Amino acid sequence: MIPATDLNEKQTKILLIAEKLFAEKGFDGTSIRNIAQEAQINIAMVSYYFGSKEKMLESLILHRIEDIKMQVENLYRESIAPVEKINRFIELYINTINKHKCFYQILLFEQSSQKRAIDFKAFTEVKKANLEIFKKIVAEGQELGIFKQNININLIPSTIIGTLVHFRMNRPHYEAVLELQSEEAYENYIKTELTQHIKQTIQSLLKYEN
Amino acid sequence: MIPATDLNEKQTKILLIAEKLFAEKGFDGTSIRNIAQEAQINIAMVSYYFGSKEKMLESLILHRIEDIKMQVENLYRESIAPVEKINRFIELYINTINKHKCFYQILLFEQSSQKRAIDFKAFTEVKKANLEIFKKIVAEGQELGIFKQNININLIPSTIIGTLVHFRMNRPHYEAVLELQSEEAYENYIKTELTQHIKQTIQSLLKYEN
Amino acid sequence: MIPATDLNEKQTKILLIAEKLFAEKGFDGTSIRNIAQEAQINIAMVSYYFGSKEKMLESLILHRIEDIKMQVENLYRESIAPVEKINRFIELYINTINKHKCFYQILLFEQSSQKRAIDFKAFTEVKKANLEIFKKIVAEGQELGIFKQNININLIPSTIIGTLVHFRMNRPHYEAVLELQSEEAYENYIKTELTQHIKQTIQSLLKYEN
Amino acid sequence: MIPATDLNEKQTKILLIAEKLFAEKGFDGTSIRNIAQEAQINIAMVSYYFGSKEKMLESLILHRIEDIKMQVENLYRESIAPVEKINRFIELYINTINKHKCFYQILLFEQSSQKRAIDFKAFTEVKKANLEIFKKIVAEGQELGIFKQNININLIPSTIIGTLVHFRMNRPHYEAVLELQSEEAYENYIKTELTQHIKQTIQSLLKYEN
DNA sequence: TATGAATGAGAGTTCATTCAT
DNA sequence: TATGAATGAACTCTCATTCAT
Repeated sequence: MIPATDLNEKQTKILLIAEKLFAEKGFDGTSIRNIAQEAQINIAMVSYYFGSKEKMLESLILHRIEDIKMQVENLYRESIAPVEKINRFIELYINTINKHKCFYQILLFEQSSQKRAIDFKAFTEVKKANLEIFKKIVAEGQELGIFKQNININLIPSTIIGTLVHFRMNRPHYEAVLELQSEEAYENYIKTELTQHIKQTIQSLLKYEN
Repeated sequence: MIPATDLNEKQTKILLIAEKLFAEKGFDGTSIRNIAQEAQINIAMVSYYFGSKEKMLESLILHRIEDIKMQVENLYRESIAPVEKINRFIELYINTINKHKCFYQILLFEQSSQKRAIDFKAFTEVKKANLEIFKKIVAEGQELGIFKQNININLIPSTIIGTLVHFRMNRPHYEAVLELQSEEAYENYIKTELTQHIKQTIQSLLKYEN
Repeated sequence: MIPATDLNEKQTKILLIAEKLFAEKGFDGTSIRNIAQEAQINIAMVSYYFGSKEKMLESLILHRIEDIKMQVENLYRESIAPVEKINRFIELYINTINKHKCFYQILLFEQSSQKRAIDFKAFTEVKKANLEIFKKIVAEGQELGIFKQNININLIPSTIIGTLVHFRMNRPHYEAVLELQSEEAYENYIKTELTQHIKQTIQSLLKYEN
Repeated sequence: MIPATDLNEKQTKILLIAEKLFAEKGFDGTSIRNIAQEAQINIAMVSYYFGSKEKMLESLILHRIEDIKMQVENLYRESIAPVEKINRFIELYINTINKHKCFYQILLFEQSSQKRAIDFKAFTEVKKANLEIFKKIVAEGQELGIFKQNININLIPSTIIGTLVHFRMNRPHYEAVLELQSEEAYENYIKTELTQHIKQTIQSLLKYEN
């Protein structure tokens, strides 16, 4: 069976469609026939390319993680002030999740599902690495006397991501409350107001007021 | 067909088991056979009692919302300081989600699923009502000059809930990072450290430093 | 799943049809659709009644063995001369195989197939028991000085059964050679000439000539 | 399409592997993929070389019959006593079947299968020819007054082959009963004891006792 | 009121074969 | 001559649901 990291054009197309459908209807709610129809391929292609439906999901996960890891690795190198670095970190999180919102939607469900035994080791490592980088940034700020000491740094990423994800998962609610009448308006709100809110929240938590 | 709001003992038992299984394996990942087996009832009972599998889910949602609404309505009446009220509000959110974690897990998925056309109106109203109450509390604090003005109040609940839910959805990650070796330790961490973190975060955002 | 030994009318009908088709086309060569069509039942019935196609085969084997065991057990009790007993034994073998020729055809293949892991323990025990009975009959004859000593008793059943089975497996050949132009003529030849040949062969091997 | 009788090295290799797998798992139980994998060839090769899976089986049968015919034809020429000739005949049968046990296993099933319309004319002719030769040998012995008259000569080959084949098809049973603990011991038993048993059986049937 | 029997539809997967290269 | 890609058909099995009792 073709390894997930070395995908041809058709395979990538299938994964993209599968990603969308899995995000919309869930893994169990999406049939291979759905995917084949939308991707205009033969039903047998999925098994042919990936071995099985479940292995296709694994391929998708591996495929996406490759992409995501790269982005994360470019993070810590820059030499700017801690306050700004935190903001950059938040932006990176938001941008990455925005870019792969379908994938993160799938992940969200599959991670807590007890149905399939999918290996999330690679993803867990990414999360750990990110947390380490974040901790270093905060520690830097604390040493400079800019950031407070009595804060639970471990939980800050969950506040950043959690806020964004919750906003995304409750789109109809927020569209109504915030009177966002198009997808564009909604996505734009995330990039401006929501991002600003998260930054403000985290900075308030971290910084001494002046 | 028996209406969903008037449930006998057996129906409630079925819903409880279904809730657990749906949370664990998703709606599509759980078969009526699974439920019937675990609940030790006949397979035909689900269709007989609720009409269909999908209607059973709707019954479950209605059933839970009844329960949840009541708790929320008791909130605003108390006459305590805004700062303390915010904390009570956070506690209420966390406790409610903790109490019905399976249900909220289902909701999380079904809300963003485009597979089933389930009516979340009742739930949307609860969310709106909660937001209104929350806004009033903050406004009260702002009038008293305790809370800042330039904050996006609409997004604060998403930070509260998002942080908790994200923590729950990434249990293996946090168990590893925080060295929580039992479910009890994990749940306890939520009730103490995580709650404290959320309170601190929201208070930092709202309050002027003194 | 319903245990194989307690079968209702419909299940028995399905097994009978399956037995015929498996004998004609082999287990792998027969589809559940074939069976369902011929038995005029829904395709899902096989899985519903027996759990799976393979378990249906197991049910069939158990079902038949019950029947066959009973016949064998009635054998040794009679008090007749050894020579006659041997003949009765041969007749019993031939009659049993004739009666269940389809089943023995399936068994023949499945026993030597390395594809499915079917438990033939029950059948192996029947074979062992039969061999023991046969050995006792021959020993009786040897003690009476009627039967020879230098014979390999273990192999005599294989000659009895082997001759019959080989005759059955090469029906077109023997039909041509022996000019048997109907199934009736063929079956009749087995009951007369072939039975006689086997009796004569075994008696020649066992008895001292007088 | 390449005719079956003129096979190149690769084709012969494929047939050999197919023969083994068909014997082990049956024709329908063996997929072209199985064969291709074991023979380390492309899946398309089978169709390319033989036209189809079924035609490959026909090629295999033709291929083997060529080989088997030759051995048989060398039989009758020798000028030895009828008693010895019968023994040589039995040995020839046993050796040929031993040598091509996989093939005979396939034949056994395919001959009585009503699934595929395979032409066994060539094989039927071999069987007829063999029977004729055998009849002549017996007739010779009868003329010399060595062999009995009231015997069904037509059925003797079925006793010879049937005994051997039955012994082979019930290998686990006989391994247990005869305490043969290795394949070598089993094969050796066939060459010595079983061969001796068959010879003794047939000679007892044919010869007047002296 | 409650249930075991039964069913049509659709699930994922594997099949032998074809075809462009 | 040989092959990897691709396909339609068929496979077994499970699904939610219905129905007679």
